[in-house]
Amino acid sequence: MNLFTEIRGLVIAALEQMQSEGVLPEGLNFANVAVEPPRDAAHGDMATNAAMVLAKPAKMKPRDIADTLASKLAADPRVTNAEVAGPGFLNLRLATELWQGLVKSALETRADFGRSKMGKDLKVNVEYVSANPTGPLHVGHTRGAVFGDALASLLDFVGYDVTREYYINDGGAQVDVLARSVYLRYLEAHGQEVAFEDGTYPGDYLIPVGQELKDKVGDAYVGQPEDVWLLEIRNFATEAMMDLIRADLKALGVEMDLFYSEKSLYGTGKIEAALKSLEDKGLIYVGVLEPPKGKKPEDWEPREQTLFKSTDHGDDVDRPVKKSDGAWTYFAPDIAYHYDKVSRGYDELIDVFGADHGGYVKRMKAAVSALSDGKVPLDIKLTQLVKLWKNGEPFKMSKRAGTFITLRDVVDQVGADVTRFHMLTRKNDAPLDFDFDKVLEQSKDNPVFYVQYAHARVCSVLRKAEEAGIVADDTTLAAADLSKLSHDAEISVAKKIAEWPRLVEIAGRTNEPHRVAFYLYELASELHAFWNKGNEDPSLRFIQEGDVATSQAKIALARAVAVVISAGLGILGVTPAQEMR
RNA sequence: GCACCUUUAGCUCAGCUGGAUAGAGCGCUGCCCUCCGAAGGCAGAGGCCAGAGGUUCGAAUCCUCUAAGGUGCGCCA
Repeated sequence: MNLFTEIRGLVIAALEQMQSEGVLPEGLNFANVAVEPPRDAAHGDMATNAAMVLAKPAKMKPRDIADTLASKLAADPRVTNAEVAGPGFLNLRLATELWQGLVKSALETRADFGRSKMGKDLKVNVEYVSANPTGPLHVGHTRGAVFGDALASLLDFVGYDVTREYYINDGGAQVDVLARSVYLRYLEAHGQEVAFEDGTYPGDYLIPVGQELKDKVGDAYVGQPEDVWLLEIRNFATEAMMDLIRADLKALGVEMDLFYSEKSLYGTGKIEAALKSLEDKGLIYVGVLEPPKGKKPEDWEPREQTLFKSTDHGDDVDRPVKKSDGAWTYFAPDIAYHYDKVSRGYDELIDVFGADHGGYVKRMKAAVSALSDGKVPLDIKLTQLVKLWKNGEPFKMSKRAGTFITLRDVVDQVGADVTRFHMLTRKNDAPLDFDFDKVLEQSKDNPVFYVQYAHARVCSVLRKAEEAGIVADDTTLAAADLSKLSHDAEISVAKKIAEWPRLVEIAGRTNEPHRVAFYLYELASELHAFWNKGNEDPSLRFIQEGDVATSQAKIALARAVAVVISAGLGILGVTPAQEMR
């Protein structure tokens, strides 16, 4: 139940009536007519820009349109007041019953309150994390994982058919390096002294993998040349790393629908097919690229390469798909992978990358544009760096110093809920500070705590209601006499709840889950403020001794807040707290 | 050199497909709470939305240019 779309429907109906009466000309486009909350509550409950938007195409003065519109809207029982203000805004005040009805609606639909059909069941693929299977996930991946996961949930909530997908880069040279590194650990498990030279991964996390390999194959590979074991160890090691990564993700509460292997693109004709598709469109040619200006690479030599004419689809330069030795570049399987996603019938693609891959955005968009003939939009969201803080000081990560912070470290130290919420307290493309001490702080300064505390307070009210013998299950509350909710402070809370269905649609439309986190903070703030009023004015407390009906009405309001907080946290992948400890 | 991101209060940041007097937290100032539903509450000060042009009824928001910071830039994925 979105009150804003409901009232907008009312406005549009009034405008159409004005057309049929000849007040407004036919053929107007109402798409830009908006009904929004006013910035200043003193202006009313909702405002519409209809008169200003239509003034020009209708060749009328804004105020003339607004005056007529106002009188029509005021005739509706839902509108108690409609007045023209400023340059032509029409401010509306709505009947108290609407806000009361909204509380009822929230209690009836609960987890589905605010759920939208905006996405029209369109198929959208969200690809995120996609870290190389060469080691455990680190903090940088954590942000991408949380962001992508919350985005996927958000899109699901607003009516999309969502697939969560992870692309495994298991086809390139880095997994050969992984295999060699595991081989060294394998030899080590056999008691040999080994040296990790440049180009191998010295991390401890490969020790058990080497041991497992020994348990599996015994000494079969000891002393054997690389061509004997490389392929098999590569598979073994990649599987082990993916098990590790899957476990890391699970600890964070992230579960993918599909892990898509890069390797599966090789030798199956999929890369060739994708490139053929581009070639058929005349977008593949052999040529020589200009050197990048200003960078002056010492070893620059003009080379003839097979190129994708990505400049036809908005890129700055054409991109090589084959190296000069004829092998595929990393870009080629990526094209094939996205070609596959397009062929799987997605209406929309979303890639979540770290900001260091920003230079990759245009070529990827160009590829998808070309492969889908511009029919499938690809949105690429970049997540900026996470700056770690500890004891009030910036914390530098260093592999050598052993201060490398993994996703698992973070989750173990502060928990998945805190990690997830905090990672969403910034816009995805802004850098984020993560302070190990502050995120655990139990104070108003900490949004994680603040929101959880609001939910816990409502739970506390419900517990106390039970103690007082007041029936307070959702069905009873929804049937309570909500006309008792008439105090300004109460209506103010209900109005904030009313923004929820609208907010999730905006967040979904912009692919910005952080908006949910910010909204929850505001909603929590409303609840806390109301709670504080109860300290000075006992009539505003949720439980009114000796008055069950009034108590139930007030508890219904509190419970409605909890319903929304719970739904919002659900989108963020955070468990709502029943009590604070 | 080029591309992308960022620039909003002293600090950290929100700001809705362009809307009214630009918001929050911290910090600061003042008042209140020690009869507990206070891991506090209320109020106030604080802004050339980096700068300059443009688009229009209207710009923090869209376009162009400039400045500062960040990320990246052909046989690494």
